[in-house]
Amino acid sequence: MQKGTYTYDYPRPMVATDCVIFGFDGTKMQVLLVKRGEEPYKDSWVLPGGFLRMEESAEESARMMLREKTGLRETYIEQFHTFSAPERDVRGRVISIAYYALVRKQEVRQGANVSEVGWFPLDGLPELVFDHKDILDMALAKLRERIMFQPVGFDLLPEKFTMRALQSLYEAILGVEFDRRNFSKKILHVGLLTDLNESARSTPKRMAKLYKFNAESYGRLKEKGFRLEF
Amino acid sequence: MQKGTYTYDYPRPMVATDCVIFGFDGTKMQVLLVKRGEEPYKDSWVLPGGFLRMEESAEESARMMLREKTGLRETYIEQFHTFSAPERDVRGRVISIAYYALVRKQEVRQGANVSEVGWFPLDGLPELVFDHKDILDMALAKLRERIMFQPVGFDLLPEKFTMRALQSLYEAILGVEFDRRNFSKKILHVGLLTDLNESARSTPKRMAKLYKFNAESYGRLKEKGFRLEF
DNA sequence: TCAAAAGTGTTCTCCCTACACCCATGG
DNA sequence: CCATGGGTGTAGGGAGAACACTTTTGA
Repeated sequence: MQKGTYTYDYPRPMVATDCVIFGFDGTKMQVLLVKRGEEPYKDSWVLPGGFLRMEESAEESARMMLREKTGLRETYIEQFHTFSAPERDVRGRVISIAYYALVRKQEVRQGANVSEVGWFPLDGLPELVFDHKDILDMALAKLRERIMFQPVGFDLLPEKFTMRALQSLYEAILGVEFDRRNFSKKILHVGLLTDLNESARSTPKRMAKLYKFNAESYGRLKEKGFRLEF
Repeated sequence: MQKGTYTYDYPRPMVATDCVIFGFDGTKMQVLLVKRGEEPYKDSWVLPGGFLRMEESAEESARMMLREKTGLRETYIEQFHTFSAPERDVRGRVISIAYYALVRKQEVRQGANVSEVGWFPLDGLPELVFDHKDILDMALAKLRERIMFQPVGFDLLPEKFTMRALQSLYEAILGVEFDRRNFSKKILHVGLLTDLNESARSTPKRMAKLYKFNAESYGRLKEKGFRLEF
């Protein structure tokens, strides 16, 4: 593209997409951030994002960006809000369409042309510039809203996992604790999981049963909703 | 503003806001539409909307527009999605930040510079141009999602209303039917309503008790969520 | 006096809740 | 053999679901 060649009758804002990429390490929720390579705010951590190109939709833009940073295709992403305060970006009027993504951390490999990316736990975030802290906070709020009534985990956990891992995920997102026995009973009762009749050692102690999600009932519960009380 | 004076280094899309305004007439959910006054699609019905100005946020833009069409301030509005498919608008690349609003129909008065607006029931919509049918459908889906876990009605019903009116509202949004006795029991049990110890005739038959929302518990249930089973 | 809508209570069942003991494993 | 975490069952209470008769009122 050439510079200085786009002229319009009325002023137009820039439009960008930003993406809050959540991962789970077995204990805590983490977020992927990138270090800015240029001014303004060079070397500060920000959410991965970029300007929208004229021939792509916002979702395509977000997916593209996600692939660059994580090497992943086919990720679960969800648009959750568009940020449009006039002064939110020092570079001028920039509107940002924000997505959150849920990824399996262990499948992430660093993309090609990526300078510096890092995973940060929610309680150990670096300072974020622009309004990215607000964006992240809203992403988390939306994720919490979602997890209360829809199953979550399919996109964050490996294919096979223990009941404890699923419980830890719920606890990490919601910041509450469940009774082990009741959690397991509820999850098994709604038929969300398939027992694989295998075991694995996730802690250095006794082996634990492995489960996988039952795609059919996962989808059904996502439609219909179910509530995990607490 | 002057024409033809805005030049940028890179191409930029236009950004608009569109608003799905829901009202309730006691029986059915209705949507406010406006008739286009200019080409393209002159005289077709569309969702009220307009281009974003450089000095206002999307929410300010949506509220402004809402006031023009309905005369209402302080309306409940909620951003639910941003539509960005490259070909969604024949006029060029237009991105639309969409809101839905819940209003009390009886408080709506026609705004000043409004050509033609109309309320349409969901099952009697005219043909909508652009992708406005998709926008409306998603608004309804989001509203349904919300009503299942949060109280709704404060913004749609008059201050005083009968239990039947609230039930009809729920039934209209969700498209299901509830048992009168169980619905009433559940609603009263969660403490959503205050009994006004007044009666009124909403049908030509026996008078019915009037209630109003209990703001305190309405707010609490909105935070915490509650589920109306069906 | 009849038709239409409002008001109200009980029973049954199921699920959520709280809670404690035994088993497998590695150190 | 001990510490850690995994696996499982039960008893009680509360809430949802199903269900029918009486009252008020206008026509």
